[in-house]
Amino acid sequence: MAVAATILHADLDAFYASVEQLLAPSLRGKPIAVGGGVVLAASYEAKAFGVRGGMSGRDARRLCPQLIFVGGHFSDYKRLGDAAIKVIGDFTPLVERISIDEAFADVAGCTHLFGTPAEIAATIRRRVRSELGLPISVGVARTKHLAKIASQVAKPDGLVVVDPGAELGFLHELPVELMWGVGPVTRTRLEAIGVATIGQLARLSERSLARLLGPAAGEKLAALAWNRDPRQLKPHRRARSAGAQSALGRTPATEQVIRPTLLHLADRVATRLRAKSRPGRTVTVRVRFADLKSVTRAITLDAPVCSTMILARLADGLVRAILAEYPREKIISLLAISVSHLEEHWDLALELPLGLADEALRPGSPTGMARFAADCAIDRIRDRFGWEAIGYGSAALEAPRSVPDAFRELAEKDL
DNA sequence: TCTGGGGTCCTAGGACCC
DNA sequence: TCTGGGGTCCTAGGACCC
Repeated sequence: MAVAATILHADLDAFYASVEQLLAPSLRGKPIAVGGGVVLAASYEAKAFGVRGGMSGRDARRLCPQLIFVGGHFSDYKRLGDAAIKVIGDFTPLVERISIDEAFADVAGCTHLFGTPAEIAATIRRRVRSELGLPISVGVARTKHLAKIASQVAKPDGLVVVDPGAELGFLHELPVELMWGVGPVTRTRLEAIGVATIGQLARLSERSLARLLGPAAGEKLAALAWNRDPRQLKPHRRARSAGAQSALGRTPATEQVIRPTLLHLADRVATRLRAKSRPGRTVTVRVRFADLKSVTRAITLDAPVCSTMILARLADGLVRAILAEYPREKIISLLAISVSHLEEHWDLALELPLGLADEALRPGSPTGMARFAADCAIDRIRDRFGWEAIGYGSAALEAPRSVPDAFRELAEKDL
């Protein structure tokens, strides 16, 4: 018996830009970009000129002189994104949210209540449009991969259902870059051997695919090209890491730059870890030099950390090691901290041997207990009075960030 | 052509243990 | 002592996704 197509992939169209056009009707039908120095999102009218998310504001304006830049109503993005996902949740609890504006759902268990998957998808689109005022595209298929591709094909503001009997016919006509896992590098490699469509990729032998892309990637793409997608829908997946980074333009690799930046990054990361009681054992830093080449260093500890000061100091040590290895690099363009190997749930108040690792780092420093108390006090003050109410010394003096913190938060995964 | 930030997964090599 | 195999963990880098 053929399995029915019950996987939905729903994706809000040009999300941030659509919200801006919703909030300000005068912007509707016009090319707009959210952001300033960097384009965070572009409306479809702007995309028609070649404007893309991530582009510099200057490049975007060159492509589209009449482009309108808008500030960004970040709390509205959050509110409306949550509301759209909630509409999907009205049909099934089996929802896997991928980002602020995108989710998978499996409606196999609720068709007797709400109709066929195609009808459910149409209802979701109608409700998001009427209740929230936003366009959303939906793909329906038997697998996540195909549902995702279907929603991309459906854009803007459309619905595409792929019936089980029509899968390969649909899939094989499409360009390879629509496949999950085919980015610029893989696309270029495939292009070099004359492969442009998923059908052409499917007809390659596994051997030549493996030679081209490596055994694992080759096997994976071959499976997807024949619509064998092993990925299950996972409603509640927990984050595996948490991090923060800061682009610095071109800046000298000096103490005065590095210390406050790392402290700020450690503060952001550690605060999130503490809020969810998920300290982590592995600390990774990344330094990007002026030529955009980047280097990472990691250390895995016996005990997990989530203290701001401990994290900052560990990161500082790793960054120093990198700079010592590359003495000729005087200019850096980015610093990043990430913590992984996160604990599932850690009783911070009970597990204070965290302080032992601390002592080992710098004998004579305040104890882990004192650190813990200080972090908790700061967390509580911020809960009441806001993030800016208090901070760690020079971190507050850091140069203005290129991207607002509110925007960063939208990209954070729930820990 | 080189823009920013938060993530996931994979790979290869080495250390270490049995 | 040498050789081999299997497994786990860690590090560094890379591709990719939103």
